[in-house]
Formats: sequence, structure tokens, C-alpha cells
Amino acid sequence: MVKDNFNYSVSVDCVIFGYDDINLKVLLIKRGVNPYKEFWALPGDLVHPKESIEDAVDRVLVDLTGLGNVYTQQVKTFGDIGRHPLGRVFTISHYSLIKINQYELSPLNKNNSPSSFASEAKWHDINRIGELAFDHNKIFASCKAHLVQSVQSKPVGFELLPEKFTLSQLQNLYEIILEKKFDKRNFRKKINSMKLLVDTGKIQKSVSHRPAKLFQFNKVKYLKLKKSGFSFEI
Amino acid sequence: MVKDNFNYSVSVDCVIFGYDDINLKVLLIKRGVNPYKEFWALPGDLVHPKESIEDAVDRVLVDLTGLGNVYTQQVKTFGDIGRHPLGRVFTISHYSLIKINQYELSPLNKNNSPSSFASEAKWHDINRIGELAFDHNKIFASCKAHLVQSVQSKPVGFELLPEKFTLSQLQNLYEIILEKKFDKRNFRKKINSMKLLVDTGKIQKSVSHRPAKLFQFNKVKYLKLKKSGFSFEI
DNA sequence: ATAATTAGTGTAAAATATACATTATATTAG
DNA sequence: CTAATATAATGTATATTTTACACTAATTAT
Repeated sequence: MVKDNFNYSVSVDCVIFGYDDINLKVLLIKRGVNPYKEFWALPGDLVHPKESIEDAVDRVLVDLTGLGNVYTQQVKTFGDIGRHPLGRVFTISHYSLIKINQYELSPLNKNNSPSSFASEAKWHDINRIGELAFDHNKIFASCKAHLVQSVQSKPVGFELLPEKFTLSQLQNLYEIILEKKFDKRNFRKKINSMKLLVDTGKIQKSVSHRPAKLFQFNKVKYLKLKKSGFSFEI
Repeated sequence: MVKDNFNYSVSVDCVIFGYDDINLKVLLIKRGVNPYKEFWALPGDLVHPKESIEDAVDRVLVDLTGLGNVYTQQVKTFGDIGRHPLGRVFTISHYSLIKINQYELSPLNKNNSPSSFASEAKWHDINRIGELAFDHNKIFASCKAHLVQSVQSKPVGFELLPEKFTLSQLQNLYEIILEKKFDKRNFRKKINSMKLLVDTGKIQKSVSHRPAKLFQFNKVKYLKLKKSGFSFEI
């Protein structure tokens, strides 16, 4: 292997999902530079020489959202020959799940950071994203499909909810992601049978109807159960 | 993005699974060159400049096994800083499933081909692989875990069986991959209820016991059913 | 006080999963 | 050619899980 073989570039791209109690959203940036200036795109950046893939993803997330400790999952690597006009750039796609109310649209960083490509960042309804830069529509579709699979076999949905949430919020989240309706009593029966939620003793405030109980996901208990063969299924 | 950003190399690595009616095997090569000379390793090669990721995988498979049209699935990309001694090499891992009786140990190609790294290629029992080159143990574990998930939700197990197979072969394959036993009648009931196998009318030859019927997987029917919402589950 | 809105709850029926043992058919050995 | 050996093929009863379905409770707004 000679020096000639080191001609490629590698980036990470992030499909950052959020949930606003009504719809599933994805955080996109509007590119302020060429190529694809003015196109909406997935946030991402080149992997730096002294940085792992995971570190690059974390950097993109912190830079754009200010959030650390975000649930992230590598999905698929895209490397078609013509996908980037400036050369052979492979991109390792990921999805991240964030609690949308923790996210605050922070002023975009302009210097030498992932957001430096961006003139704007905005949540988009996942069913209303138009033509994106590069092959980002394909990447988005791939990550969305991966999320749909994951929420059914891993308790990752909770990453999209506030720490304390109601059972109706949880049900609505699943209905939105899986694009199907659940029966309220049966849904609760199933959730309840897993015994992974703890009743916080608190209730919703300032809603103009009967307030719902607030629950919390018991991650420690889940990890123990998983070790002894339990599998989360919705 | 300046020329300076094009300093990386990208390879594909393949975990090639085969099934010999008794155990699950993986095809490894013994490296004939440094680094990791004499170590067993996953077959793989750099992605060439004018080649897609998928084409690179196909090239590795054809070169090593002579087989085209092999079921292949991208799994995960590994790119830790120190994973390759000669520079920053990202590797996109895949697993492939082959019908082991179609594979014939062909003489290893020596010139400018994926097998040119190899002095030997051999099937290894998946529970008896030692220390592999690079981070290949980690890659293998990742692909094995992916396979275990996949066989339970997609009819990929058939890729490991001869075109015509017995129900006992199928059951044994699942028992080996999932490391658990199934009840014969219940297993057959489940398989039968999916109506995806066709009785070929043929039976096993030259076995010293009652010969079993030979079945075939009806892929066309599966694809139709899948479109209308059916999901394969074992 | 009443209307509006969402929360919370149980049961019966249907479907699915599980546990389990005997007969059938081929080859091989004596 | 008879018996021994080995695996193939098959059904039923029970337990478990999933499904379908409707009313009462608690809060706010008018």
C-alpha cells in the first residue's frame, strides 16, 4: 500500500430526529456555501485526522445543538463515485435522537466548525423535506427506515421524549413513527407488562382536561433485564 | 474543501459465512504479506477510485470464491485512528452468505487482486477463530451479531442452504445460528404457516434412513407478500 | 353549573405458541 | 430376509398472547 492509495475523504452525516409532541422532525441546515449553496442538507463534517468516527459525530452535534450525550446510531456508509463534486468523499451516516425541548436554536458558529457550512438551521417535518443537497435524500430515507426498525426492538423512543412523559405522549410517538394507530388500552397493557416505567407521582400541569400521570423510563432496569434475555418489543 | 482533505483510504471487509450442514463457518485468508503477515484475516480490499462500495465487495467475493450474485449486507464502518499501521484506513464491513457446496477452493490469484494478500484461504468454525489481523475480531463480532438479528426477521437463512433442502437442514441451521433448540413439530408448523416453501417432489438420496422431502424457497412469493405487509419472523 | 377534553381502566374471544409421542421409510448388519 | 438403526413425518390439548371494544374520572373553560 503506497501513498497513492490515500486519496479519499471521509465525513459523517447526522439525521437528527426530534419530536415536538405532534410530529417527528429532522434538523436540517441550509448550506451557505457551494456546492449546493441554498440547499437544505443534513448536518455533517469531515472526520478530522486525529478523531474517531464517534468523536466527529459528537462534534457535529455539540456544535449545532449544544447537546452532548445524545443517543446516536451508525447506519450506513455511502460512497458512490459521483456523490460529491469535489472528489471521492465517503460519508458515514448516523441518526441521533434528541429531546427537542432541550434544543435551543443557538447562533450558528462561523469559524471552522461543522455549522460553518450553514446559513440557517431549522426543524423540518419529516414528511415535508424537499430536495436535499448531495445524496442526502437517500441517506435520510435509510436512517428513517433504520429508526422505524429500531424503535420496535429497542427502547430508543424514550430518547425523543422529555424525561418525564405521559403514556399518551409515548403512544402518539409510536403512532407517528410507525404510521399506525394503537388501541389505548392494549398499548398501555403492553407497556405496563414490561415494567420498565416508573410512576413519578407527578402529574401534568396546566392542561385543560384531566391531567395525566408522568412516568420515567428505568434504563438501569432495562439493561439488567436485557442481560438476562429480555427483549423489548412493540 | 482543499486537496489536503483527501488523505484517507477506504476498504471493504467481508465476513463470508457458509454452512456445511453441521456448523456455521467463516472464510478467512492467511496473510502472506505485512502488516500482520501469517495472521488470519477477513478477506477485503481497498475500494478502487472508479468503483462503488458494492462493486468492491463483489470483486473481493468473485476473486476469492469465484461466486457472483452472493447475498451481501453492509454492516458497519470502522475507522479508529490506530486500526491500520500504514495510515488512516476506514473499512466498510459486510457479511455475505454463500452456499458452501458451490464454493470450490480455487487457486489463489497472485497479481493485483484482493487475494494477493493471501497465502491461504480456509473455512473456520465460527467458534474457533483465534486472534485475527487488524481489528477483524471486532468486525467479525459485529457482523455475526447482525446476522443473528437478520435471520430472525428476513428469510436470509436460505442463502446458506443448497437450493433444495430438507426441513431438518433448515431447522439445524437456525439452531446453530441462534444457539438454541427448536421443537421439530412447532418449527415445521411455523415454517409451514408462512407458505413460502414449495415441495419439489424430490427426496434425499443415499442416506441410511428414511429420506426427507426436498423443499425450495419461493423468493418471488416472499417479495410479493412483503409488499403487502407480511413480515418474516422466526 | 355545564360543556369540553383527555385520562384511565377490564373482560371476553380469537389467535398464537407451547409441550409432547408415535408411526413411517429408508439403509445396514447379521 | 429379518432385525436393528436412524431420521422423517405428523396432531392435539393447554397456556399464553393479542385483539376488540365502552364507560367513568378529573381537570379547565365558559
